[in-house]
Amino acid sequence: MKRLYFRETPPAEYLDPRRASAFRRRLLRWYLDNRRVLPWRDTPTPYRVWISEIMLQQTQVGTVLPYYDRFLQRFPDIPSLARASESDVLQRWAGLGYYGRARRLHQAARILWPARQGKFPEEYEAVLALPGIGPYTAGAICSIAYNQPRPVVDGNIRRVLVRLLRIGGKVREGFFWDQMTALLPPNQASSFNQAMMELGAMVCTPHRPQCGSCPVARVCRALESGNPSRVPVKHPRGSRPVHLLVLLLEKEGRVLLASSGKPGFIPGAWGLPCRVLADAASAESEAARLIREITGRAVSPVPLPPFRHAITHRRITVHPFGSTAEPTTVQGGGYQWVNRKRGKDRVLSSLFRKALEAGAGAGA
DNA sequence: ATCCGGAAGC
DNA sequence: GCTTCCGGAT
Repeated sequence: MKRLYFRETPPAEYLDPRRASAFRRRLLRWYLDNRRVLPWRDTPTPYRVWISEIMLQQTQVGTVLPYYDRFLQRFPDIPSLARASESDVLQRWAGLGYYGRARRLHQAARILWPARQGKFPEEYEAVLALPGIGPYTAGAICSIAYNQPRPVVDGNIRRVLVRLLRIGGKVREGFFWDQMTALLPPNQASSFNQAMMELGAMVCTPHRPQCGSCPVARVCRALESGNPSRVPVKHPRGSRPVHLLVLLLEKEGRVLLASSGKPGFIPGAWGLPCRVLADAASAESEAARLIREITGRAVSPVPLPPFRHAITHRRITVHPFGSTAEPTTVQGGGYQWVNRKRGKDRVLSSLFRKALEAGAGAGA
């Protein structure tokens, strides 16, 4: 099998088999003893699980509870949901938010009835194909309602795994799915998946995790070494947008690189001359000022199309500027004229590479 | 005021 | 791969 060549050594991140089975046993024991009583857990029919999972997308259990009961009273099964008008469905959804969920739920019901006599599909691919159902929800329905051995990964589970395995840096999304596949007990997928999510919601919470009462504390790598509430590393998220002025100064087909003066959030030894702006409006005047600082001459900046760039949860709007005339000299050290090809190799930050390309396209 | 989060559409 | 969709918790 070609899969053999995928990894030369077993990846260290996986729990060894003994730890993994201890983890499953303790987690399942805890879940069966401590799980919350929830309406969709009483009689987990596919329809009831489906509605609950759609409502629970981006929404906490406590918020969903009152809506769930009212919704199921009014739409107890797929035919009743399919026969209802969209506005009727939206009325019952009002207040829950993300109204696209309700529309897609309704669309899906209309696909299933009368075509499939209102019977919810059992096959994963068929479930996944329904509107509003992505990989997470399809896995959740198939595992919870049918006990099919399908992994699920949601925000709670990502956090539990990151702490359990003490994942420091970034990992690709597939990593979590691989881990869940490896941990999943084939005959208890329903309980196991719900237990992982329950642990994330009740014990392994984003803030102040209750490690003292965690059933799997003894196998948790984050607890073993340091403070689990520091894992995962928090990144400032909605941090205020940053505007960055970037200069593309050219001379005889070469571009001016700068070795210093970059804002702290841009990696790499070399970049383009740049400056953080207070706001987008000041871009042009700051560009003129910076050109004069570097070249000692008053040369008019030529605005190039701004673009967005995201690094480490910072939203940067880059305002590149060329210039009307080729500068003759540069003042001070830390600058170097480099031809474009070499410049691209030299510049480590993808932000500056993007700016270089933008400049080339615009003929700056 | 900031963090949190699945799916779809681009 | 980035945005948008929303309300609740803190």
